[in-house]
Amino acid sequence: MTAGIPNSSTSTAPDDEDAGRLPAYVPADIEPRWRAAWETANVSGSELADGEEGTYVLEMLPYPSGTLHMGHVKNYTMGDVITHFRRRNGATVLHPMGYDSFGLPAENAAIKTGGDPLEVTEGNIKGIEQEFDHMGWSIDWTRTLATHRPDYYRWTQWLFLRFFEKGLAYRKDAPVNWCPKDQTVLANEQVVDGACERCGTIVEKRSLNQWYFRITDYAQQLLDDMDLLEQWPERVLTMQRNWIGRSEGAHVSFHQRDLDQAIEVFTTRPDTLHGATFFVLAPEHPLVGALTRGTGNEQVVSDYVEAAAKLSNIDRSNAERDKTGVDTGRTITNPATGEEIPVWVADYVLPDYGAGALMAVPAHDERDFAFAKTFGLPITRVVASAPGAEDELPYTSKEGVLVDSGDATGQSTTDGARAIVDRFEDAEFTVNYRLRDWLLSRQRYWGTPIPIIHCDECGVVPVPDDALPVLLPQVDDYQPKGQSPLAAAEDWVKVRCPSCSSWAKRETDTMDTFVDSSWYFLRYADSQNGHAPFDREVVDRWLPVDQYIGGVEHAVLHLLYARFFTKVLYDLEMVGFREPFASLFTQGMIYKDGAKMSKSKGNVVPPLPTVEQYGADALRLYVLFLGPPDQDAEWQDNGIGGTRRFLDRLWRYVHGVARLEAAGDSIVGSPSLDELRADATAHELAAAAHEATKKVTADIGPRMHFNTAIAALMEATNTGTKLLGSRADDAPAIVDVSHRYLAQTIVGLVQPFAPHIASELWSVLGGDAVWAQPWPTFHEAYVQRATITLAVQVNGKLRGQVEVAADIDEAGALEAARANEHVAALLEGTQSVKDIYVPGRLVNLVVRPA
RNA sequence: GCGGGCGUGGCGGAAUUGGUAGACGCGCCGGAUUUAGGAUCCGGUGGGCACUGCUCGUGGAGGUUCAAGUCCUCUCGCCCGCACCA
Repeated sequence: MTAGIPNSSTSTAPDDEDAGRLPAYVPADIEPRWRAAWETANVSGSELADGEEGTYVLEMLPYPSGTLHMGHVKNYTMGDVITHFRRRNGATVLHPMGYDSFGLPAENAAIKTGGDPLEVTEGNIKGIEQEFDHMGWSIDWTRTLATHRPDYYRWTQWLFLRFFEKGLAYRKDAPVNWCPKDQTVLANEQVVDGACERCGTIVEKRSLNQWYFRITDYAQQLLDDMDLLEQWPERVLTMQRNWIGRSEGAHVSFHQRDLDQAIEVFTTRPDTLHGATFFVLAPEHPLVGALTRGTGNEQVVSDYVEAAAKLSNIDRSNAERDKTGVDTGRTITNPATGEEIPVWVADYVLPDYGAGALMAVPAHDERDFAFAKTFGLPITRVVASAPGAEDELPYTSKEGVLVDSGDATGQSTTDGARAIVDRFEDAEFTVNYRLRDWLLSRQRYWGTPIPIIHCDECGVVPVPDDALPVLLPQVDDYQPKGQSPLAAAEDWVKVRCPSCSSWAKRETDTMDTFVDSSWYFLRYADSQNGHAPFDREVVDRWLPVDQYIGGVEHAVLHLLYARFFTKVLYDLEMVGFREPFASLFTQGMIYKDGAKMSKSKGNVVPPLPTVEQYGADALRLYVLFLGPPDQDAEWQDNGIGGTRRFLDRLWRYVHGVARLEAAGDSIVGSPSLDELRADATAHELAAAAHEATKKVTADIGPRMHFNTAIAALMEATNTGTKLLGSRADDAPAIVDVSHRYLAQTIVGLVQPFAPHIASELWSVLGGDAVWAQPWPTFHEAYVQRATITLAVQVNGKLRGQVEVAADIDEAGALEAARANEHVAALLEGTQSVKDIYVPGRLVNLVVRPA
């Protein structure tokens, strides 16, 4: 025995020691013992040899609110299986874990209990560490991080300053999403169905001066580099593509006489310019006031603008709603026709898409059509499916020819668009994106302080690198009140300007927590670095992440932000790769009683009590056995009993095998094929071992179908148990050797899923350190039997089975099939049409009545 | 409306390439053990029937093929994402 590996006999209760009785499987006895052994053996260490490229397996880090739930258990167990599997196939694997520990839940919990967010967070982390400990996941804890600790957020601030220097972090006045409950602004990505992603409150619009990341600069790269993401689920790529919302079209400037000013619109249909019969501004458009002045419509328009501002996002974006709007009393010149067309203000025009204004072509756009009908505005057809066709309006198809469109008349819509854009100086083709810049500032306490100083003389001044971290100050009141609680820390706010040394004020907003989690995967690779967030050389050896696993709910949040950060860091030459996650797996959720597990529904199954009752190994197996890992699954209380019974059966089988004297008392090599061919039972056992190896290897590796891998292990255990039960007292030695071989193969294969029991049973079989054993290899020769069973079909229907020699030829197989009594009877009085022979599988005799 | 995905026993799900549909587990039924219950172990378990066998059967309707859960056409239902995006 090597140091640190406990003796398995300690699990044997005294009254089990008499001969003939097996020690009982008591997970609580063996599991802590083996976890201690792994720690001593440094199983989870991840040190690279000189010149070695590492393998990086990563799961999305938890938010430390309360305890872990079954979704985490599934997520981290999947990552753990892959970690062990790759490790045993020779890779050095980085498998780290940390805490995404800034954010609203801890802060709100602290406000509720009158506590301190820091204490609440650190307390939660302590509790979760307990849970991590009990699950036996192989995690390199020497690399752990928590985003709320200064040794981490110092570098979040440092990275912010690099973005600031590049003009990628900036401040602007803009309409923003405001959550009235959490009293803070939100990013577009954090508004779901018009409501705050965190608390579900309907968000309001406010015009505020806020900090943004210029993610829109990277819109096209974020789309283009999806080519590198072959190992990502199509669903996630589609969601990101929709979110970025690229559309090709043209900018066209319309001239307004009274203001003598051009107003720009974006259109995807420049070919329909001649059909623009009116013009619409968003209520928030900056020219609304100036344009209306002196028309007599001032009051009506300003009332409308005010009403629009009060509408919730949900009401505003409801397409079913009747169109509303008001006439400004002004006109604008259609550059194609030279006609003066009326300018309206309407809330179906969104302020933050395109130019916040549009040319309305009611004949060929449903929304413009509805608006024209409501307000009696003219409708002019400029596209027809064929020359002269009187299509029903609105005719919105892009297929067709232009009519009544000046020189472009008769051209296809595509050619016409080009001709029209070419003709007018004030029109040019352009690409527009739906993606907006990422609003990163928050008016809340529990977040990374933005390292900026506001000076009356110098303006916005970055905190110098050597003054980082800007520590989060202590405050007495965390209550959100529309401005950051940090503003109350007057001593902290008041600071000398780094540039001119006069008194200045610190920025009091904090960063969105998604900033923290946009680079954590880089820090793990170089977590102890004290002079930089990470070293490029080190990071390039581990990243991109080989396998990332997490929930699909982050498709347009974390996963988009992390891609953006990586691209910026690539451009800053801080990393040598453009995509952070080479392969992404999105796991399904675990439901119970048809609903998501939640405290309010009372259907939560907490991990720790389940471990106490069934053992960590049974729970690990069960969450993966539930179904394909990318699908949602229903937790069934009885189900985990099934995986526990499997472990009990495996335990009995391995202990039974360990007592077979003829099998020896240590790990054996593969029995020779010659020996196996002499004994059918021995051959069955060795074949079962190899079949399981083939299935489990393929299921963990390329397919990630852990449920069927576990099923294969159950099957192999059932085969072994059955053959051990029917073993004759005078069985030849090769049978016992084969039992030992099957037992050690199953234990070796089950190790990534159930590492505790595997460690124990491996030592019962006389081996050391199952976690360090090479992964079993599959050999086809072992599963090939002397005889095989062929299915016999007559006219495609199964009519019998025949046992034939494995190396039989087609003629022999057909003969054997016809010789089958039942088949022969069916063939009587028929004439052969065709014989089909699929080697190793079946014979199909196609006949017709004679 | 646009995009992505899914429909197989009482339930969760299997079936890498078209080749014996229902692996594995839950549940259920029977047996052993037990004073009993529970637990455990062993066996059975898609439906129907004139039950050594036949027949129906992968949401539905067609088609291709010797052979279809798998390929093609149409269709029904469910889930998820985006959506007044010009």
